[in-house]
Amino acid sequence: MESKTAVTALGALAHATRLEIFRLLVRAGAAGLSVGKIAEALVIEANGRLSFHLKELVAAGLAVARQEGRFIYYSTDYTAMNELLRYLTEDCCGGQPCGEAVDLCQPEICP
Amino acid sequence: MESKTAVTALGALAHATRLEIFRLLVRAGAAGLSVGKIAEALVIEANGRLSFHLKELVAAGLAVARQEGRFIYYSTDYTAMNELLRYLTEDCCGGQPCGEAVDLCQPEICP
DNA sequence: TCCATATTTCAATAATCGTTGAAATATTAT
DNA sequence: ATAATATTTCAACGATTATTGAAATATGGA
Repeated sequence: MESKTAVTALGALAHATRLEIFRLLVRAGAAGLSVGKIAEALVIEANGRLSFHLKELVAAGLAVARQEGRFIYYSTDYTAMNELLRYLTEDCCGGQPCGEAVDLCQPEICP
Repeated sequence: MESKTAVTALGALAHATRLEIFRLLVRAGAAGLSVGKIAEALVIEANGRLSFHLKELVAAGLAVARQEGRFIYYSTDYTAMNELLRYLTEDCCGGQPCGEAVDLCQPEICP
């Protein structure tokens, strides 16, 4: 992962609303949630601002959007998430055995 | 961890220089590095800006500073780092078994 | 004490980011 | 086609964050 990519992703997460959206999507799993459901869960309005925040998460590579009927479902890009976490912790303590940067979330093995 | 704390930490990391400082400190382990060594490793100047960035990392709780003689050593707060990573991945996939938010770095068990 | 090294503080300016509200687009049902 | 629901786009303004350079502080050695 490039530094610039990580900075963009971290910048996207460094915002109260976007961070909670991200965490909500992480919890939601691979199926994701529609914009309306996201707004409902976070008790905010499904307006232009939410739309903008979701776009930021997608632009940062942390989420993906897919259209289904008249709904748009957003979901976490778990690969990107794990890459970011690995980038942050890479070669921890000079590579000494003190914990490993495992994949924190592997939705492919979810039931 | 509170949302606000996480936003502050992520904001501190969402900057190219600070992110590389953080990663350098993660690699350096609990002993940390002096400001001069950090500047040397990243090929930047040990000036007011570096000082500012280091202060930001400390203010965000991601690093700690300790004075030793005329040097100031900065090191990662691994507990804060792990808390942040856990906050980001909490209850992944609705809590289904798909990877666990283990401590990524445990400097207390480093040689 | 005086000097060199190490690091920080401060103020001004430039750049980026966030919010608001209204209008626009897209999809589905009647 | 019309209406209803779902979501996005845009522009203007205000707020926050970054950079620069110079001066200030602190520590240890000669």
